[in-house]
Amino acid sequence: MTQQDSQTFQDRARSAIRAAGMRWTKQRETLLDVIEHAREHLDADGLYRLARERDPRLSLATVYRTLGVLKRQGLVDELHLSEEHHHYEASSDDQHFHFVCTSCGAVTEFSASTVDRLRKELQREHGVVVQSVDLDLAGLCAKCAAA
Amino acid sequence: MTQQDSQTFQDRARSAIRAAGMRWTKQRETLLDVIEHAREHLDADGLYRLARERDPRLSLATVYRTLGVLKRQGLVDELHLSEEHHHYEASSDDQHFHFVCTSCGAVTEFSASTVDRLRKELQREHGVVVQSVDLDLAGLCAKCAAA
DNA sequence: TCCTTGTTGCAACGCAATCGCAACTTGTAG
DNA sequence: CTACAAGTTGCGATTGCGTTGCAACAAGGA
Repeated sequence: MTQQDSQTFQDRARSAIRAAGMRWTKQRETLLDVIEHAREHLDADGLYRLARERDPRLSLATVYRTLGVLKRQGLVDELHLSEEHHHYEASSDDQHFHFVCTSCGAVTEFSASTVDRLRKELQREHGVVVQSVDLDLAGLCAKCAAA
Repeated sequence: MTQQDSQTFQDRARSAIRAAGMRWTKQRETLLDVIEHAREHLDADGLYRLARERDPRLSLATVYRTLGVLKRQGLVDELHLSEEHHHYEASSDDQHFHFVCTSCGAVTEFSASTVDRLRKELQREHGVVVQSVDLDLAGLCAKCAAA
């Protein structure tokens, strides 16, 4: 399952990158793999450190440049979980948004039917064309709220 | 009307600041006034430049320090209209969110009944306590979409 | 294998925001 | 009205995320 998704994600990325006349490099492969298998939403530095475990010469500049490419290709989404810096995740088909617990820091994902409703509402009632929605929540997660 | 609101806003700010054991200074008064009467959402530098027209010695550090205080007191809201830096507005009672046109840069405000619904939904169905909602939209405004 | 051209690593840089500290104000107590 | 303790300011230096110029390098088509 993971193996299968992995194949698919790497393929998707490779195709998109090659289709844009860019090259499929060792570094990009490494970074893609780290992003995909990360079990939390990494920031650039976390990604950098994990990638360096496999390729110690890989530079932080390359991390940022690669993230830029992947963002533009729609392969990763940039999250605003903290004020200080960005986090990233492999983009998926189902829209969702993030909830950060102010007490324990846990990140919960919620599906975004509400956001879709909002988008259509604005489009219909105000004539605007919504291109991107950025919804970030913070508060107490269920566990911390109960304690 | 503007005069009356002005009085109220300044009063509110002064009280809040004094209540926290802080001092009501010339600089804070200037900045509050600029924020209140700004007709667009200023960034720190814009605020700095406008404030300097009245008090040329006022420093950028003071702008940031004051914004920090006002944020903590809930007197101004920090907006994420651009990736590069923050914008600020005097906080108001009615919740609303911002829509930035990617073509002309115009900022439109929409009221946020949807957001309130979402908040309650999450609270009820997932047991989380929502403390802050940050909803930012981008796309084509009605004018640009029609063109 | 060669060659063109995109990519990388490195170090320097850009820029929003923050901080340390001495000089200065505020506001209250006397 | 005055003195004084404590909060605030301006300034310059600094932090930290992210970007960029450039020479060396590597991908991949011919």
